[in-house]
Amino acid sequence: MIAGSVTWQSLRAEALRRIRSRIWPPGAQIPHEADLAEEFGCARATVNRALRDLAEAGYLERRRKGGTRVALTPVRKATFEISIIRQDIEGRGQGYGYRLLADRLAPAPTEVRKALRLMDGSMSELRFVRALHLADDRPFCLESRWLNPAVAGPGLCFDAQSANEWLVRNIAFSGGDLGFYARAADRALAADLACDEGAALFAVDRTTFSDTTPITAVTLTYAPGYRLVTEM
Amino acid sequence: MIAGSVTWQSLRAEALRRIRSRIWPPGAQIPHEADLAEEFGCARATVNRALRDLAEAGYLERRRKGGTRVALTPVRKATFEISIIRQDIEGRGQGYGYRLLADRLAPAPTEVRKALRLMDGSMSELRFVRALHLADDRPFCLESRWLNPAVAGPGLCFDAQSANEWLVRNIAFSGGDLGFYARAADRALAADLACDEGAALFAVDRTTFSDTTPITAVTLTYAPGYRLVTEM
DNA sequence: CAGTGGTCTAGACCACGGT
DNA sequence: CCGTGGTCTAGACCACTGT
Repeated sequence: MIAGSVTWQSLRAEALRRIRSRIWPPGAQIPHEADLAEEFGCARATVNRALRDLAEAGYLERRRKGGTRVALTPVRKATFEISIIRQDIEGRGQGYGYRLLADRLAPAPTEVRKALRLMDGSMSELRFVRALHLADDRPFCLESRWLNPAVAGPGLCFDAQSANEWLVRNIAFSGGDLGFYARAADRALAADLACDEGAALFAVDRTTFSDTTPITAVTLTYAPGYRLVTEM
Repeated sequence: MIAGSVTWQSLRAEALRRIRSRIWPPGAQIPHEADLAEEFGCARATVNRALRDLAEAGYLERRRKGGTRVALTPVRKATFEISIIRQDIEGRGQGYGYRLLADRLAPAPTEVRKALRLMDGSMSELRFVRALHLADDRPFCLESRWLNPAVAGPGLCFDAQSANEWLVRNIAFSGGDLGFYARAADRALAADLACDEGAALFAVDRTTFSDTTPITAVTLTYAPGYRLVTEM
């Protein structure tokens, strides 16, 4: 039971306690919203708010008519933010630098075309941009990007502002895919990132769309020592 | 304006349209909830639901008394799920295998003690577990774990069931830290994961707590080729 | 068909935090 | 102080879905 006024947070906490202490064991149905509202002496909307929140967090599974059940395997979700690389560096208290290495139209590899869902013959060439982000004048991250030229036309110049930053600020994107992996530095990467050939590098592939319009496919490869951190 | 009945989703969509089309430009204040409720002919609670959702997604910043503003840099958030390794492998349609490599009490390195907030003298030794997860009989992921012995005592055996699985199923954890990075395979890792020495490996450090009780610190190192994927 | 969660309303009070 | 978002209520109707 809960003392004093019932807030949705306190109700959430109490429900979570019952889940953790197995008063409501995994897989079991829990009481209906109406019953809980009566038990706690609050409105059903308050119960709904608390249980909806727990469902979003992965603790509960809710279905109309089917009721609410405790998730069998409590799937923990971690979230992290996709920020502008400049902000990432400045947030570490380091000085930001930027250098454009390449910018040209070129036919994109099949993998990239597939990721951007351009497998029909349209848009034979994409804009390719390669740039280096520096932290305190040392290589931090290499940005290797394929852009839809209809989104970022030739009039747009990435000499001073990175494509990363321009896109985040100016293009509304609705979704995309992310992939994290490790890769070994080849000769070109080693030269750009000022590390040994063969060094283990952390990399991210990102594909973004605006509605169904392909925007960009980018690979960010970080200098050795980089860690992507977050909390649960 | 919105035709027909006003749902919080339709209101959210309309607000998002105004943000993307710069009717509400970045940094600008948008109308108060009460005004929007009047404009759309709905209750303030409905407006609140829509705007709260956009704020959680990073499009808006809301403050009591300060009103609601369009975020200057729309921060996109990506989420991914922390699942049981066995389920991860089986989800790929591969056969799961497991082999326990080591299980003993030992003094933990300072880094581990720091991550688990055990910097006072308590708990001089922790339980160390090292195990290999296999996919179709090939090394998939090496689990290297320090456990609070008060949580997983000596009576508990990880011969058949991995610590990873036991913990997820039996210990309620409330939070923790995550770190992703790339590392080069040293001799021991290369032997366990059947890869070349020096290969670039994807790794995750995870620290978990239950309330303020330290539970475990684990490093998962994946065999070459692994990608952690998610959507935005 | 009927039960359960999903949502909307109209109104109220409160907490926070600029002025 | 006082405006703004945060939340709660009591009631209503609706949408989905299992039986």
